[in-house]
Amino acid sequence: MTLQDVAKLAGVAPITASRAINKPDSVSSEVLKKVQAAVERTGYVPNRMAGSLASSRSRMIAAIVPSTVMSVFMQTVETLNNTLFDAGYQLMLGQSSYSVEREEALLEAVIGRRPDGIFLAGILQPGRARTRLMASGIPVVESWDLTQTPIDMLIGFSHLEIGRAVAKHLIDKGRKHFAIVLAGDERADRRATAFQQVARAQGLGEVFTVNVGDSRTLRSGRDSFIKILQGAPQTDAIFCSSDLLAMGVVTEAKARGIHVPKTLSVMGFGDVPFGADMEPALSTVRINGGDIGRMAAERLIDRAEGRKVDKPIVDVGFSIVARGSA
Amino acid sequence: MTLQDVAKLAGVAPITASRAINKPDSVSSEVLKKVQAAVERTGYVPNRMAGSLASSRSRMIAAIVPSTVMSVFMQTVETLNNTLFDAGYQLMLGQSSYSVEREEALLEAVIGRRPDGIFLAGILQPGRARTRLMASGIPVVESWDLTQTPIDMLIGFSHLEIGRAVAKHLIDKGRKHFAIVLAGDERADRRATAFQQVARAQGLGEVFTVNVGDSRTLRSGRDSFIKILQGAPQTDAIFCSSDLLAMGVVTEAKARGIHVPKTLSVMGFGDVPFGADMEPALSTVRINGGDIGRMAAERLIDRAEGRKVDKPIVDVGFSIVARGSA
DNA sequence: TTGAAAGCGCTAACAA
DNA sequence: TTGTTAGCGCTTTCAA
Repeated sequence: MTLQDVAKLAGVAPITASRAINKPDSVSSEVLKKVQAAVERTGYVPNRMAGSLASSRSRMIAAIVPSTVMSVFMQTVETLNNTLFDAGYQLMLGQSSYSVEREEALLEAVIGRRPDGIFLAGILQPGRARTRLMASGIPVVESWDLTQTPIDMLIGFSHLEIGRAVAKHLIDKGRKHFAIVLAGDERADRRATAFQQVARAQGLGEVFTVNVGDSRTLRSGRDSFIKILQGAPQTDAIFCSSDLLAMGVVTEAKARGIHVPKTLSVMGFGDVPFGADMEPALSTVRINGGDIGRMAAERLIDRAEGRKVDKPIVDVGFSIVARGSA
Repeated sequence: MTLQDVAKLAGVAPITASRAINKPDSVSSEVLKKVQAAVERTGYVPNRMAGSLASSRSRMIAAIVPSTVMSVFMQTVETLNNTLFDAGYQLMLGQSSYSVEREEALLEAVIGRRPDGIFLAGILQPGRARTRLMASGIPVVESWDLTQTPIDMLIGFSHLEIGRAVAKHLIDKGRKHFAIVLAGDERADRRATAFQQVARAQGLGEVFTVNVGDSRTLRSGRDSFIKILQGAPQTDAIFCSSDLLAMGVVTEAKARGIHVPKTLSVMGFGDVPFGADMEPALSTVRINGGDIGRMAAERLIDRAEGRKVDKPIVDVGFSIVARGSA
């Protein structure tokens, strides 16, 4: 079933059938009716690949994220996807598994598909993929971070400021002995460093740090707390690089009869949907992932449709969510 | 930059350049070298859309899931995506938000893209979309359920048997007064019904049921437990339609000083990655989502490449994971 | 408002 | 092993 068949059946030229389907306003109501009838009768589904090739607009947007399971980025991806779909776009999803090589391979494959836009969870470091991407001319949104040198558009926030804000929050609560639990992730490192600087500036001791590497699990959170107990038993506040790690710390503390937050404050990052209803409720840093997804989609669509984007760079900020655990 | 340009630069015909790029073995090493040099020099990235149109193979697979945030299906999607990528395929992801209309719209849009295969989280009910999909001839994998009338291929398991197995497990533990907490989902209903039948067959009383509708949150689990306390205070075992709801029940029980599992057994469904490390560890029904994703990818690829699929229908089963909470 | 002609960039089918 | 020709199914451009 092709447009040809439908056109023949409706007794019009293919291009007229195309117009009836895509821009119904540009066609007489008589023709419109005939074409619609023909479409109905044949069960015709337009071949978007052919359309894309002819118009060089694919109506596809690609998104690349490190992980899709229990990942802080999924709220962003979901909102991105929904906003795109409502505007007639489809989402291609790739996952880099926190690997630079895989990200480059993914990007190479994605560029070949000629998407109308690319969403990146994070910022792309200089390298072959970045060069290629810039050369491709495809609109890009980088996200979840800030940089002076974005490829194109950027919807993010400052990890540095988060580190500072969390440190201040804990100091305000009267805490003095800090520890950090983080996964292998450059952004988490920056939050941790900013946190340490504030602590140091306040004349507090060194921050005891546990790095769990790629093991971003609740179990790692529990194990990390045991290490903290051994290496820095006086610790009274812990900043974790994810809510899951924070849940692990809280779980282990409770299992050992250490009261959260009386004896120990715990802060996470990301605000998982159920953090508010845990016992104790999880204090954390909230990022509005949905906002990021929606703003990215809007900008990518605007670009795809030839419109100028007013605010290509946005700092969406964050909020410290003070709940039971800190 | 098109294949033409590369071919001209290498001093060969376009089709020869195409072969050098796609089937390097079918070309002399001399030509191969020249073409590779030209590709390198121009930074040429093949236009897969044009290739797809010409070959009627898109090397795209579409997946449709109800939700992508905190969803039990994401392990399947992640494995599906990785397996596909390693074979040179890309994933298009659509989310139906548990809405039949949206699912139909999604499917219509997806068919227009001419993917080489479609993965469905669940089974597609009869209707326009199902008819269209069958008419399209696109290979389909339905999943996470069993049916006598699959559209095409099927990788699933029996919700009925799960309901029975959970009931037996709780009865074996000496429990007598059951309640169920479920979200609005036809599959959860079937598990619940099977559960009730076993309870009834054992001469136990009616199963007190709380339906949380679309509110699949930890909070709903907590609230549901309060309702159970009011409506059926003698309850000593609760089967929840998701781990998140089960976590809510456990949280509320603990907050009220009710001991899990001594006084109350709680079972979830799905086996979230951190269930094993919670306190108490969550008893649940484990589905190997990764297996489903991998098997689906393999079958879809086989079909796309014209190979016959040996086992188009697979029951991957499930396991009862007896941990601390039951 | 409608249509004719051309072509998007690639690959299938055939021929040399 | 390499090349010629034709065409995938649609939309752009221009003309009527």
